[in-house]
Amino acid sequence: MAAQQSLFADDPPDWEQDAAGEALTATVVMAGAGGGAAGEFDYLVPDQLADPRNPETRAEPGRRVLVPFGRGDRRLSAYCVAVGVKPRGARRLKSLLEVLDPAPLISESMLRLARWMAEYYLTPLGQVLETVLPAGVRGAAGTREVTLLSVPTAVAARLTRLELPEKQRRALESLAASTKPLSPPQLAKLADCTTAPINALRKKGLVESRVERLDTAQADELLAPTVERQQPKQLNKDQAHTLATILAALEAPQSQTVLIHGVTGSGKTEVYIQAIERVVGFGRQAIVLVPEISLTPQTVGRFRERFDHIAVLHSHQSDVERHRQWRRIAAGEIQVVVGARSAVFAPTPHLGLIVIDEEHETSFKQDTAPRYHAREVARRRAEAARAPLVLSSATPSLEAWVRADGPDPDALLASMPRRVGGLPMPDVRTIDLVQEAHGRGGRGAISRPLSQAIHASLEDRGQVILLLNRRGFSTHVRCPSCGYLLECPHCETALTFHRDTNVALCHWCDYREPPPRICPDCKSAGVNYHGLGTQKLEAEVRARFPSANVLRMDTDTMRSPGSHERALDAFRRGEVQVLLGTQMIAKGLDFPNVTLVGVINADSALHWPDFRASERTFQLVTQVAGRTGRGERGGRVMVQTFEPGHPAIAAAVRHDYAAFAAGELPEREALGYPPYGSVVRMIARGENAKLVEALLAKAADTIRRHGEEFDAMGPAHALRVIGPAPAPLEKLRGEYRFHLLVRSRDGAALHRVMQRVAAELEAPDGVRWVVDVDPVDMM
DNA sequence: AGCACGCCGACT
DNA sequence: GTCGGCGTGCTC
Repeated sequence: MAAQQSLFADDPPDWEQDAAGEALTATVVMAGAGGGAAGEFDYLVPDQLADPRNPETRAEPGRRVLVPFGRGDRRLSAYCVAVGVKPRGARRLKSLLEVLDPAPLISESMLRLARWMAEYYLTPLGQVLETVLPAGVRGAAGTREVTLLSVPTAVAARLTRLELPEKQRRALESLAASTKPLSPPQLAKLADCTTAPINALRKKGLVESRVERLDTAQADELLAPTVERQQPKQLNKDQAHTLATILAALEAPQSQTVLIHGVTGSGKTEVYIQAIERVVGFGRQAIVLVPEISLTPQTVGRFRERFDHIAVLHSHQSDVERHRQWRRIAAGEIQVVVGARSAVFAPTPHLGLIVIDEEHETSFKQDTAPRYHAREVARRRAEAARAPLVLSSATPSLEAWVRADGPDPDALLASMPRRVGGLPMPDVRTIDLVQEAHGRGGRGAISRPLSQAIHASLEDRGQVILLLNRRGFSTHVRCPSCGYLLECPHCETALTFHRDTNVALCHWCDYREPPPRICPDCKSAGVNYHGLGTQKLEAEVRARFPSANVLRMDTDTMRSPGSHERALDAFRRGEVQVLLGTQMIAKGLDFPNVTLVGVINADSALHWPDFRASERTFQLVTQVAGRTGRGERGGRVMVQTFEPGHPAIAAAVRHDYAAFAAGELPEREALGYPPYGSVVRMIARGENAKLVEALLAKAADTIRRHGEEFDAMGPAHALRVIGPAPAPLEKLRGEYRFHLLVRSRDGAALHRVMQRVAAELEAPDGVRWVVDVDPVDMM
């Protein structure tokens, strides 16, 4: 009663009499970023939204509600995050207007997970919830609101005695005669009239209406392809041991993390599929996270062969499709969810296991707010569900590695150092590009030894994979007389020349212009094309190996849906002899006839301004090397590099992860970088470089000020601010970008400081800033 | 984000 | 004396 009063703002406030009383209160957060209103707000729950007889309109946590907000009482959609009886404070609360969802969309445990994310990633809870809940679910995609009309019994009884205009009478009689409720258009058609007379009837109260949400399609059955069921494979000793480790973790009372470190081709997937079979066997669900790029029909097919009810979630799905999958998962109809990063939020009612395949992949970190890492979110979810988390990689992130193999491990390590079927690891050798340049090696991207190896492989009817991690034809366009470099006007990065479309293209903002015939600066005729991209490599391969079928895979050629599968199918069938491309060919492919892998330039990422540059290089070379030697014909790898002695490259050549880790970890330790410390990055951008830099300078001061108390506690807790400095991508889409890095061995201290700084920092107009907790991208 | 409040200059 | 400029700050 009391609650209803405040629906009408002009009524005399009832709290004066009831000030000491209590009221049913809903705590909400505004949907999305909340337009700056990031905090939690309390509203009274009116009686009609607390009625247990009306479960569809009951306010409860996990449902969205409509609330009046601000001075103008704007109607905003918000997430209810708590309901409870609270003492009336001095402030007079407004009341909820409506409950929008007929049932909670977010469970209590998912809400706790979202709260943790909001806290840890310094993002408003409302924005986190928009990420947890797919857009298709929020908009109830694939369903439609329909108005259903019926005739009240009392009206039907005196139907013949009513005096009505002709059209209205016909419509009313048709509706009364119908066995089921009809929508206005249906009735209009039946009674051969427009909706006007029907509306008149509704107004008079002779026809009653209710609104329902119905599915627009029920195509589930049509979409599930039939596949032949496969039996579990016989495991070898390493695999059996790894499976036993996971099964032991399943029986543990608390969540356990298991790191499967298995070389490429060691049969990791079969192991965790068998673990999932156990989990499914006792009525629980499993979530398998894979990098988006490996969500190919091949990967998905392996799961379809083994499980009856799987759901696949990826970014190319329509809202309707995603919504349908989401509901099937929530209903418990699904055994295994396979998906990219955001599948970590799949609403499985009884989660029994989470697997993260290719755990080291950077795509598990979201690059927009909330900038969460699926590995960390999965860890929290697994802990809450008391379910194991299985991380799988041939090249584990050092973060995961230290947890499993460090001095104080909290994860189990399962090693699979051998390939299945007794296959040997491929022979890897480096080609020193410094020496090649001095010797008589031919010009171009492919050195003489690599060229000979390609010839040999092709002659032997083997297939070849060539990796070059730069798309386009030439990486820069320069005037030979004055040195002028063609740059993007918005990003100040070199434009890449794309020969197939004849444009100079910015890879960061997609700006494009025709390549100049004369130098824009000194007007001399002709410009030179420098640097190597996949298109130029393709041209070179075609020229040197005219008899081979060559296929290029990069984001330019793989744009259309299904092109990825078609390309890989053609390669699998042997129609293509040389597959070349960017890192998308480095990962997960398993083709037994590949007898040679060539890495065109292994050091391309080695000197990036990123403390993980070595790790990235090691991962890329190791992963692409793993694409060969997967059949009985064996395989070899040739790695072109200017730094054959670099520890990351030398370790990759020897397939020696432990050696790489042993070399890299002390450097991280010395500097307090992850996994021995935490890093937070702040990025600011705006059209005015001075203002952008000044904001970060102010941020740096604030960080230092708040950090003093931890600095005083000694080096194990001190904060170190690096920067501000221009970001590696100094100008992007017309905006100047600066960044600063803060690190500390004490992650909690760093987090506390950043929380305060984020709350305090005020940006001038035209400057935007973000905080990236645990960044994986330093550009 | 939006909207009201407030504290200064040009007008009835 | 008041109408309205948009700078500032709050929103349960």
